[in-house]
Amino acid sequence: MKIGELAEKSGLTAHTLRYYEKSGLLKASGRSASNYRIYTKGDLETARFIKRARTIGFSMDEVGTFLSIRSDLPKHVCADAKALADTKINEVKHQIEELQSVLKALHRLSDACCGGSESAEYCTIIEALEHEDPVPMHN
Amino acid sequence: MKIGELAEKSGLTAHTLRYYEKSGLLKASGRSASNYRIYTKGDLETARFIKRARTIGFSMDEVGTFLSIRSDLPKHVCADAKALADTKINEVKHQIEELQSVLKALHRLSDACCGGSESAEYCTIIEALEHEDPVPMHN
DNA sequence: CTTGACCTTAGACTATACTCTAACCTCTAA
DNA sequence: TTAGAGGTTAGAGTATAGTCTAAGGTCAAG
Repeated sequence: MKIGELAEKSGLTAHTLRYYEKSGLLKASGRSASNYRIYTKGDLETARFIKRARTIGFSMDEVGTFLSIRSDLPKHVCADAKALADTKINEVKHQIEELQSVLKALHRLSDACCGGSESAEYCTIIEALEHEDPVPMHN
Repeated sequence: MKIGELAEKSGLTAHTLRYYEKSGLLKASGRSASNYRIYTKGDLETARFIKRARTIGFSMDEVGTFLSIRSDLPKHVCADAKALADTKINEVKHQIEELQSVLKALHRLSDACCGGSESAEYCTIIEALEHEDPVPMHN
């Protein structure tokens, strides 16, 4: 099939598929006489694999690692794949914690403010940003 | 004071301060005869204000809005500031929810995998990415 | 034979927030 | 006077993941 069909069947765009090729994630199995990319059913499965992994939150780099495991399963062990997932789990947990501390700081900001149509001259939000030490984001 | 001193006192770098000037967040109050940026105590307070707001999670754009409220408080009302905070709260809540759904998907992936030194030929993680529909991210 | 859909490439653009470089100027202390 | 610290600018680079454009080639149908 050509790129348009693969795009439709995978839910990616032709642009993105070309971009993935340039990035080394998914190369077309061949080229037609007129230099069109030709994809196989296996390529479609790979495209869907990539899409699922991206949707779950893996970066393109991480997807690349999955693909290299997938391309030669006997050479790899379960621990290889699980390590990727677990590393990601810790990253995501950390991100959630950061956002929760941001949320707490925002709530402290917002809850103290009347939010009314009073002049902002004594607005507690501005005041807080002026003087308070915010909860750090642990970057 | 010159940019180096402001950098030290605000915790931002001189690079960042120049970048903020270019972005319209914080302009030096004046220039010396030799064209050095000269900052006042008020500028230092503004720099700290910006840093606090950034740390809490506001984008540079949002910080800009806070600064414009701050620069003429009598013209604004508390609702203006609170709206910014509350919009941000909703955004952050949404991001947290997305990450939690990502985390769930990752856990489903990881928990099913033995993680051992068995060949990855029947690895459930690869299997899942091959066939399972992941939890969507609601982008 | 032409129209329109689809394909090709290299390369620019988007967004966010810096971060750094090159080449040059200024100020202070020994 | 000269070294070194610190200042100036425009502009490029970093990271992520696309997204789009221009200018052109290919193919099937009418």
